[in-house]
Amino acid sequence: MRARPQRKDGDQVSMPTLDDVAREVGVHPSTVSRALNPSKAGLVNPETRQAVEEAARRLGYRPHMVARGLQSGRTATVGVIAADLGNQFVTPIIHGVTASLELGEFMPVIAETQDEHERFARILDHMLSRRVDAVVALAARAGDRQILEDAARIAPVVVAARPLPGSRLPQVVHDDAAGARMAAEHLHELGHRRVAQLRGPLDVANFEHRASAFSETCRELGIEEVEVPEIGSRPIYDEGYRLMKALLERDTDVPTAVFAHNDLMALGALAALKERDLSVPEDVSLIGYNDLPMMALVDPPLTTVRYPSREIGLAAGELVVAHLAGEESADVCLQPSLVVRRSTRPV
Amino acid sequence: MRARPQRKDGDQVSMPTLDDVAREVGVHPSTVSRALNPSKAGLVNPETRQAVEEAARRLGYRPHMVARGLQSGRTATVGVIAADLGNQFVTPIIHGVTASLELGEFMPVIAETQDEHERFARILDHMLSRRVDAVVALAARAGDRQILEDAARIAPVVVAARPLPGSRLPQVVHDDAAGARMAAEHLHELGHRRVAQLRGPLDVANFEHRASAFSETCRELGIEEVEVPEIGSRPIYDEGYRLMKALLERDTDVPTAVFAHNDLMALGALAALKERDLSVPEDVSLIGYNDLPMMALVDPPLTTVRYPSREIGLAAGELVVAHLAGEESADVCLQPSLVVRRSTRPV
DNA sequence: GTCGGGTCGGCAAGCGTTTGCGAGGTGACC
DNA sequence: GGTCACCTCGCAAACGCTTGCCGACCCGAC
Repeated sequence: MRARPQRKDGDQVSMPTLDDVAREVGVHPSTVSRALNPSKAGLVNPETRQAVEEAARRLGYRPHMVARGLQSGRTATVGVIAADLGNQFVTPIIHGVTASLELGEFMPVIAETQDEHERFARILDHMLSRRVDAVVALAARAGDRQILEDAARIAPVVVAARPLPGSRLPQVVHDDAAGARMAAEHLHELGHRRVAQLRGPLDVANFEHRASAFSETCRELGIEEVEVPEIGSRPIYDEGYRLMKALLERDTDVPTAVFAHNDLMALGALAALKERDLSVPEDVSLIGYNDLPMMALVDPPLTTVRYPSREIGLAAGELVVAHLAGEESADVCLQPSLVVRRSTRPV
Repeated sequence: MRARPQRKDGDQVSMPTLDDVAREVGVHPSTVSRALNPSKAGLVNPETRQAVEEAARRLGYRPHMVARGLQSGRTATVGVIAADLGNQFVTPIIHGVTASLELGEFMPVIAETQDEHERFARILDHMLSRRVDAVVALAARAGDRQILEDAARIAPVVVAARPLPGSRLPQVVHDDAAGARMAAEHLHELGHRRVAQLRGPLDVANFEHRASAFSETCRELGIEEVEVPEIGSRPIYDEGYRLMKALLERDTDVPTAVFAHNDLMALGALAALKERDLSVPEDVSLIGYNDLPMMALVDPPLTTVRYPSREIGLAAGELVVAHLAGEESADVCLQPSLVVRRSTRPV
């Protein structure tokens, strides 16, 4: 008989097991297991069951999920792979995922790729090692497709937020092309005929879609798109600033409107414009993407395409839960909407 | 011999185990275990070791962390309990925790309490069931103390972000009193002599500390503090709006400056002021707390006390890692700093 | 040739559960 | 009174890994 460790104050105490409860009640551990398992509880005499429950409570018994996981092959955890938790764009998605995972009694296990393929692979490996019941990939880039599909043979993988073109993995995404089109049409309606776009990294499908849909719509509507030679290496403030600055330095003939591939880049661009004493929207109209939490409150309030972050997260979580419950489930594609504020106006 | 499942496309395949690798190489599983474990690899012949490594690679072997966890009692996971992932204040903390946990090869397991004690207790239970190696509590309220201390007898608990007064658990916090004092002194220097504060829920220690330190400093400096009868039930935008509105309706004699217990409340207050055609900072100065990501860009740029969120998260993660590595570690208390922008000005 | 010591690797127990199988007991029914 | 069904519960295997212990074998020293 193992001696229970002394309870010196602050000292760790080991938790009671099924055996402990069994000994307490005077039954076999398997009986305790059954008594405590709602779906098996019918197999045990109500009286013993009650005795077991009481003893369990008295001893402070908690099921050992690790042992259960080993036995059952399920850990009730879901891996969530994000690019960068510091990015305001992903946290509402995580929030959504967490919320709907909770309904299935799952807990998210989170890691960040820093947008590096190496790290992505390592994290995926790690998660499979941990035997997560599924993984939600929020950080997929084109180059990650293979490892994701390999992983999907081991555990269900759902791709969310960033689409993975050419893959048959279940996806929860939104219509980037539609959003970019909205942006272009909005600028067209305001009379802009000479515009530019500040592009994010094109191996992230969202930006690729936005870029081509925006260009195409411009062509259709007869808008001149001034070419920005560089592409943002990451969709962040600094890159927006850099690209805008480059554009301003190169070209004395500034476009009347700029479409930034996301809000952070738009904010960076805004700073670059201000530095040049160009004001938004008087001198140039500026439109972003995502509608991050504070965009209504910045100066000027940013016109932007609303990306339904939380909904994407919720849907991704739901899809996982449904799938794990054995239900059929289909891809999800949500629609963006245009939020017109004060950073755009007629020429 | 168990038949390996067919590989129909899209079908799940079970992962190879130590036994599989052992069979492949023709050695005993324990040898494989040793060969693959860096700290035990010296115990096995370099040749067999190489053979094992190669076979493991070929088969795509991944250690089964659940089994290992059952055996070793460590899961390499750390529970992180937040109040609300939708809150801009917590995500940088989580970001920090995640980053420093990574250095110890831990992964965070995250859940949200929604600031409800019931949920807090349930989540804590759940995490102990999962045998997380430690828990980081970001969501502690006064009423959660007992369950946290109980939990701490089972697994190391570190309290971060929200202090837990009267508890001897390791804490990573910041000096709320100092921050509130800075705010009061700043307003005093600007000549304000009649101010108000918009308080957050006082069973969250941060707000309690801010409230009393602010009042005390006002008294010391001879500033009149106009009483706001109500207290925010949650530290959010809506509550800031509500409190400010109540203040404006009750009192025709508006204070010249307002200290909001956090930025979100400040923003709510700002909206209420605008509604009354009162402008900031011309009519009333406004000061917030936390310095959320976008506060430099809102209109007007918000003067606020900078809360070192990411650093708090980093420190909390480091403390956990150190503790789990058996090192001694002390409480951490970081200092706030005042960020003067344009929402405050001389009377 | 024997023996001591060192190296390598097999054996098996054990971590805490779940679960199929079957033993034992009880009651009903013929 | 015997058979059978049913209820309750114990037994033991299994999940995949780690590790203490011990046996086998080899080498050099005496």
